[in-house]
Amino acid sequence: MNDESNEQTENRLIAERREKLGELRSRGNAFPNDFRRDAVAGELHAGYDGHTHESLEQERRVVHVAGRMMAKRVMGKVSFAKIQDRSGQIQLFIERDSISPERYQAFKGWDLGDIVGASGVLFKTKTGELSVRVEELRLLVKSLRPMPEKWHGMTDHELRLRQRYVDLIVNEQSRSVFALRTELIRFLRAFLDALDFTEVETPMMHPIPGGALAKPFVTHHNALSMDMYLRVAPELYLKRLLVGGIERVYEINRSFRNEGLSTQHNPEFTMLELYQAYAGAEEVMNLTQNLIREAARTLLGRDVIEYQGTEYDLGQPFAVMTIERALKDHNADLTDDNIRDPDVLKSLCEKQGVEVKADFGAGKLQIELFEKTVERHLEGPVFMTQYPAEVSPLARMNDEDPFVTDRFELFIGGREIANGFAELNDPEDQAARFHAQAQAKVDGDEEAMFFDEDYIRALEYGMPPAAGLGIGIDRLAMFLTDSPSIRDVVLFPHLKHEAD
RNA sequence: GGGCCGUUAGCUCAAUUGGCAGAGCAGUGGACUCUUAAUCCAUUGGUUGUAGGUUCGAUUCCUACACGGCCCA
Repeated sequence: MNDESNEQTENRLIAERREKLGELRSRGNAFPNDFRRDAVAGELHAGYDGHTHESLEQERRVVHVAGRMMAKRVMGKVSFAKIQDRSGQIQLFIERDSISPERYQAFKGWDLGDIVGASGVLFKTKTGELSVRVEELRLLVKSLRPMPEKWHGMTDHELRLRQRYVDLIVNEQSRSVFALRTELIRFLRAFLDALDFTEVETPMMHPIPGGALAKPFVTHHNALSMDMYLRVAPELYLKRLLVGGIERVYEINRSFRNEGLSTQHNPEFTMLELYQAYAGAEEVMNLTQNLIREAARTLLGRDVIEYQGTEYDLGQPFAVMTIERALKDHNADLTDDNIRDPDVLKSLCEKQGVEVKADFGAGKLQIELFEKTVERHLEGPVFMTQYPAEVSPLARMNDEDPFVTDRFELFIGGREIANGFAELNDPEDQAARFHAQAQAKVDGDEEAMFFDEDYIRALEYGMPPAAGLGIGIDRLAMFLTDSPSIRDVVLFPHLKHEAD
């Protein structure tokens, strides 16, 4: 939108504020950056809320505070205002005759949302609220746009996502969700660093996408004259690092999948992936359980988490169940004798309305049926184990039963939170699996993997036996903040274009 | 992809059977020296998501589209 049309469509509230800004400009720099504060609201409350009126009068603590004006109550010759900074809010007490009638008159014209700086002595009002008795008061930034309604705030979900900056100004709940998300990531680092894991960064632009069954975004590198793919997972690079001798490695990674949006899916999402040499699926399941339990204890201080009205006890050992056991529990027609029979599985899938392709084997059919009939019932926390090799092209086959791999997924509240497995480190087996994937891609499966020759070469040097894990950080953050949608835990989620 | 619901002032929401589009907050002007959603008086503010249709008349009924939400696939 250009300036002209902006002016024409601008509503009167903005026009009035713009006029005030014009006046400020005419009297000097309207956007000063020479005010320095020496305290924030939270510190002051923590340090002085317990003090008496008398002890504060004695101490005469002078503070410089700054923030956005969120409340303004003007009386004849005295006013109250509340300013909000990163740590909370503090009240300003403004007497006309303490700051001069001219300043006071100017202050009366300031608006909610303006950013102000103030200095003065800390004291307590008659009602006992810690406040700053203002001696110096400055307007630091004129806000041109009106704040949302002061009591209801901004509740429109779409507006909150599109204008996250306003959501964060007015919704404490929203600020606390993102604060917890940040703490979660800090926790993950501390947890893994303490176990001697090494954090790394691997490419986000891949010449060959790999590491997950997912459709990638494509981009183009001009100088190299080649297409590149935004990573769908960092797995194959992290496992190259196992080959390189980084025996415990992790990456907190943004990955990208060119698929639909939902309450569980954002096209870009954040994941923790880790790999541990000389460990199997059992060890990594234990690590997963400890990590999630400790995350809840550290961030929320409890084992029992309520998510969307249901309680989940993370303090108990997580349940473990095989895919086939769950399939039999939820599909009366399935028995030990027919659970790997493609024809039986196919007819059950079709009965459930699942689209089945001719090249689907028993393993793929099992997983389709699992997603359709079992997944949403998995309240959990529960580890589902023994995923079919057919749908796990990077996982090690089970020693007793090569139909399945030593793979697990963790479900809580019907949602997949984590996925891990003993890693396939046999280069010839891996090459064969890549061939099968490449064939599936030729046959039209857009999510199938490419054949990655360099990865095979790396395996040929010898990758230590290992197990790995991926945890969806967005989904874990949803769970820990009781948020129903991934969009609630992503600062700027992707949305369709705003309607004109 | 299918079904249902929603979109009205900057924000939060009303509007009876199709009959003058309203309130609170915010804003503007005024009063007020301890407020807490301050209070009191006065007052401005609308392309009812977009484009069509039906009608003397549409926020209201119909169609399409856009965006969002929920459910199903």
